[in-house]
Amino acid sequence: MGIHNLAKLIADQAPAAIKEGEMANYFGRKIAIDASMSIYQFLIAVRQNGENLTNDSGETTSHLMGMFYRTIRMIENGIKPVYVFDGKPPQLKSKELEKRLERRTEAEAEKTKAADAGDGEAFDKFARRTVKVTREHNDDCKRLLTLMGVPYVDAPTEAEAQCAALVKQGKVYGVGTEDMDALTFGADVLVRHLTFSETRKMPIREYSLTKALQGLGINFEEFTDLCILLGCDYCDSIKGIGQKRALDLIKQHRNIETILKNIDKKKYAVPDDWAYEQARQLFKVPEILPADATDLKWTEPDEDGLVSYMVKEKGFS
DNA sequence: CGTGTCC
DNA sequence: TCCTCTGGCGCAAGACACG
DNA sequence: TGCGCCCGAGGAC
Repeated sequence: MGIHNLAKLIADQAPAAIKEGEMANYFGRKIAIDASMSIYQFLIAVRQNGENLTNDSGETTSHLMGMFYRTIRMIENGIKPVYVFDGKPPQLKSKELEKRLERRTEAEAEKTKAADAGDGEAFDKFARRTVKVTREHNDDCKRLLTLMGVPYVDAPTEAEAQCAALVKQGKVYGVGTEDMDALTFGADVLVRHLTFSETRKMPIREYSLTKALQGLGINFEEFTDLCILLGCDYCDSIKGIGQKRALDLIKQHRNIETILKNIDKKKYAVPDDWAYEQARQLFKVPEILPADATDLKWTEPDEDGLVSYMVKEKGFS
């Protein structure tokens, strides 16, 4: 996920792009959030004895618990969240997704083994690795959000791309995410640690794309190529080229084509059939909804409906 | 601040 | 020698209330 | 799984 070491590179090379603050600074602000990513985190973190929380019927409730409290906290602080759900992943990501499926299958086997051996600790560890966000999880959360009066958007493909689009379209102030590729998709404002600032001792960090570009001394096209060199989900990167060399090369040659013409390919092996051009296209013109296709409205919660859903259906108290 | 509980 | 990347390891990934 | 941290192996200078 994300762009390898991009946060570190910005912190080192363009520190002025990062602003630290607290939740109160976001009062009245609209923030786009990757719903599927949040749900994934909740499913991994909200556990008891190695298993997700469930209601009496055995349905998982960890994701509802997490999303409910987190959303309430944001609203209490005057933040207007809009959740963005993942659509179909782009073709270019299929290799990465295959890898993830393989790892899950492997973890599934290890989990069974640990259960048979009565090793609770190992069971817990591998159970977390088998987590997959399902259609049902998403639908549950959409229902919850509707009842809470919080809008959501179904992205055509990548949620982060759609979040960035909402920023570019002026519909929200920024993207609330840990995933730095929101910047690569062109979101001017990215907010990290938005929700866990008060519980943990981690300040909210706001990244400005404009200031990052200024600090790094490159333009947005060059930034896209830089991100590909650093390592993204869509293609391999060149072994031996990390944050420093990547930035130096971009500053010197301005794009990947020129870099390829100038580097010693014996020292830096370029991946076979390197799909950097397609990756670049995905970042540059991702599939997103046009501005008039999303209507973001925050309304009063349906309290009776919430009680009925959460308490009666899902077993909350 | 660590620990247990939520479902 | 210095710099930079790599690869190893350990850890925690939510939110809250309570003592 | 990803991240921060530390260390060693190379090239870079």
